[in-house]
Amino acid sequence: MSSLKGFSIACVQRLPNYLSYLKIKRYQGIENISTVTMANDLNLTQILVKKDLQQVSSIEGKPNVGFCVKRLIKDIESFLGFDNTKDAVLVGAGKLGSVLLSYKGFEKYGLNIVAAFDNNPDIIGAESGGIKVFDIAKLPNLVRRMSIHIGIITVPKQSAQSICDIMTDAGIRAIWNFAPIVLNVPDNAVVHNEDLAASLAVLSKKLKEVLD
Amino acid sequence: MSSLKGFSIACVQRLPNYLSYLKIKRYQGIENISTVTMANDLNLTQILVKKDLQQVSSIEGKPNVGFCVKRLIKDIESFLGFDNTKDAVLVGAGKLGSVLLSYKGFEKYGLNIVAAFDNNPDIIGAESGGIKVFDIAKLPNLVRRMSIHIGIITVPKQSAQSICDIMTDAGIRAIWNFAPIVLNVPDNAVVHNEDLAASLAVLSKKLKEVLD
DNA sequence: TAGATTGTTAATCGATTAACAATC
DNA sequence: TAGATTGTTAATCGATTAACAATC
Repeated sequence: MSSLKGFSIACVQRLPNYLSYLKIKRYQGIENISTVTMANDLNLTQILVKKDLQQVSSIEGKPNVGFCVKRLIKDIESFLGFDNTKDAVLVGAGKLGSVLLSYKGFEKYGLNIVAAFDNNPDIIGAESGGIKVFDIAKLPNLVRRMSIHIGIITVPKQSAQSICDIMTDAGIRAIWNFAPIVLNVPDNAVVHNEDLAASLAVLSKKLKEVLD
Repeated sequence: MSSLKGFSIACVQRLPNYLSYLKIKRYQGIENISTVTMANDLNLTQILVKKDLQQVSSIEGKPNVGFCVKRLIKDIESFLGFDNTKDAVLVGAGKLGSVLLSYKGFEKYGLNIVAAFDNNPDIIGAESGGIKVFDIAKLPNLVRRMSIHIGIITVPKQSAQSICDIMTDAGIRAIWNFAPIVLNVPDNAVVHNEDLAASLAVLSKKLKEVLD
């Protein structure tokens, strides 16, 4: 839970919400928007939105007018790095892996999955979501040759750490982990967990609260 | 981001990690465990683990010994409500929905998906992961009859809010939302978002940082 | 007894909220 | 000009870390 060079993780997590909201507004032809309006529509407090936008906006908002929608979109995209495409590989082309492979929305976030890997001979050689599945043994070579920095892990938890090791050895620096296990990586790499169990815990606790 | 009746959300999110870790230890025949060992294995600080366990443990840890593994497991499960099974329905039996329907791990977290719904005639009547898919029109009746409190939304974002309304009208109090949109619910209901875009934003930002 | 590990209280750090002056 | 909305500074709140006495 460390901070991100002066930027709060909480803020970074809200930015994609702002982004998709602002894109709708842009589509509707709205040129300027106030933090008050945004906060109302997104169920957030106005002060929080104001603070967040202040952090990422390259120009100041105008009193009595708000922020320029188009400009905000560009600023958020560049702040998050969504404007420059990053190649990624995925390991584990099973059910969950296939969903991610066929999800076309990642390019919006600058993520481009170039290849998938598996160790199951039945899957190797096939295509999933238009992306070819290779033998896991071929990962290091491809990752090095294309200098890929991002790896997505959708394998069972038993093999997650060994896949993680293969990835970091091959030069991958950021891992998006869907396996329910704590991964150890070298200091020059980062892990981000997609943790359904943690989510369910929060949901379960919230439900308990609201049922009282 | 409000707190959960005195318990921090951050702590609640860590608890499932502790839980799966402790289950492995139990399987290995380990009876007691110290917060120091746990912290090392889980890449957390010892003080944080100590504080977390203090909040949920029904009995005190023993100096020089640590906590009783079996007892901790029970305490965490009951704290999170994982020990009493809760029925749920899922709407949107497409790709992502099917993954969730065939995932057998939810029962560990006390979640039991009893039925799925969709509006696509091609899917209605079929089974996915052993769970039958019904016409969405049948949701209110079934939810009321079985007093189901949890709804999972895996539909495209365009229809997410209307599905959400149908759910809350039928008496659902907690929604696990996989659609990338902010849902509005009545005061007596809660939403928890599974937000891939937010995750990707954090990953992207972390990667930027580590590449510098 | 000595060492490890706990529980408790205080300090720090980060994120959110509040207050208010500045300005279009 | 008056009102809306911004930017800035201070206050609060929550989560994490530090320090230390208690105890098995």
